[in-house]
Order: sequence, then structure tokens, then C-alpha cells
Amino acid sequence: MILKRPTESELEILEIIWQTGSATVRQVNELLEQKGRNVGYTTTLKMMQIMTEKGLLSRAMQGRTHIYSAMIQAGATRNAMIDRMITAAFGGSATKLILQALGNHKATPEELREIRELIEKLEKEQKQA
Amino acid sequence: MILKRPTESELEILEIIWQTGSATVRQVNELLEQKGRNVGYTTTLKMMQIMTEKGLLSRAMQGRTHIYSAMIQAGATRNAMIDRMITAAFGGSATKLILQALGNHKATPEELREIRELIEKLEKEQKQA
DNA sequence: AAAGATATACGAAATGTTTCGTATTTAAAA
DNA sequence: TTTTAAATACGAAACATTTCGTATATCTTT
Repeated sequence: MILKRPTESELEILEIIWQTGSATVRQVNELLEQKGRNVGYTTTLKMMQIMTEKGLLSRAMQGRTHIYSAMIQAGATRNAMIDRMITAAFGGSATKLILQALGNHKATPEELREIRELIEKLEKEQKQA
Repeated sequence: MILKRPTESELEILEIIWQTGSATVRQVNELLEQKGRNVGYTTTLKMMQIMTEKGLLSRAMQGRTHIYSAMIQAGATRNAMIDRMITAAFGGSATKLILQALGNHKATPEELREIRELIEKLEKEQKQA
């Protein structure tokens, strides 16, 4: 089966399951509510059933309850999203994306240092190669 | 009227109009085809009509042809996309997005230098403040 | 045991997006 | 002038996404 990329709503659910490791429908629904996303229980249930059909989630019975886990990884999914965005809106240039993100979000000194260190590491690797 | 964010297809059209400045339906349709996006002429027409209703495009008559222009700016739209993505998939941290993008796309030495210089500039600004 | 709470299953309405066929008008070409 | 080409308008089909109501089963409480 071909893995379609998750929709916006599916991503909200995935985010929760990535954070918790695994969760029941009720848990996901309550966490969504805490996030201000008010949606009926059966809606969340249906979403998660569909996501299971699509291969985004898997589930295991425990008593009469399903425990859901993510079948796609957070990192890989985020990378795919970044790729798509770079292709769709940044002319294929990751640098453009990064410059735009850097320019428009106040980063703390620690964050800037963290990014700079990664760049310096990458530059060092390039020199060696 | 509330501005909804553009859909995927709408973004493709916007990208073209941002690049060309303005364009007719036929021009957009041909550029889409060049990009391998094969879609009927009337489909492109309808999309651009809808986008005009939504306030994403505007148009001016020239002879019997409409010349379309973008009503939303590339930079602002890209920022909004980045924001949404950071919120939806990176726990609200721009740094996480940047680190992930940096880690997964081979940047050329020039690109790395460009990013590093922006960071150094931002760090200098922070010291002054 | 009866009543209530809590699960899943599933159909289908509501909404949003994409695609295109057909009608009509106008310009260009034969 | 007749035909062909090229433009817009518009309805509606085809899909995809989101939402929820209702049915049914199973636990839990009274």
C-alpha cells in the first residue's frame, strides 16, 4: 500500500502519539481538547480508524480497548514535510527556507549557538571531504 | 473577507505568478505543464477564478483576456507556512525546524557560509541589545 | 439484575478541493 | 463570409477530508 502523507488533522493525532509513545482514543481525544481542539469522541475514533487503514497507525487490543501506536516516524515525516515545502514554496532551496525561518523568529542566544555549532560542524566535514 | 491559506494547487499557481509578476490563464497553464503538472486549461481557469473570489489573485482585462496578479505576497505566505509547520510539527520551535532542515539537505559551502553569516549578525545584534 | 458508562463499528452528512464538460462570446484565419 | 481558434463563465461530477449519529457490545456501579 502506498503511504499517503498525513492530512492536517491526522498530523495532530500523530504528534500526540509520537509524544506519548502510544495512546487510546480517549487519551488522544482528551489531549486534543486540552490543546483547544474540540472535537467529538467518535470523530477522533473514526480518524484513528481511518489512519489505521492507511497504515499511519497500528493498534493492539488490551481488554476491550485499542492501544494505538504510530507506524511512521516523527523524524521521517517531518523531513518529508520540509522537503515538500522546500519544493513547493522555496524553489528547491533548503537555504532559502532556513534563512526565512531564521529571519522571522526570534531565536534565543542558546538556539543561535546551537545552530551555529551545527553549521561549523558541517563546514568542518566539508573541508575534510 | 477572511483570507484562507492557499491549498496545494493554489500554491502552485501562486508560485508561477510570483515569478512572472503577472500572467494569463494560458501562460500559467503552460508553465504548469512544463513542470509536468498536466491539467486541463479550464481547470486552471476555474482555479484562478476561485482564487480571485477568495482574494488570492486579482485580475485586469486586456482585450478579451484577463491578466492575473497575486494579492498576497510571497514572503508573507512563506512565513505563514513556516509558522504553521513549526506549530504543527516542531513543537513551536523554529530551531528544531532549522536543525532538521540543515541536517537533511546537503548545503553547499556557500550556503553554509550564508547561513552562518546571518547567525553571526543576529548574535551581534543580541549582544548590543 | 438493571442502569449507566464506555468501548468499537460503521454509514453518511457536511464541507472542501480538484477536475472538466458544455455554452457562449469574440477574434483570427481561410 | 464561413470556419476555426481562443477566451471566459458556470454547473456539476469526482474525490478527499472531517464530523458525528446511531447501533451494538461490554464493563461497572447500584
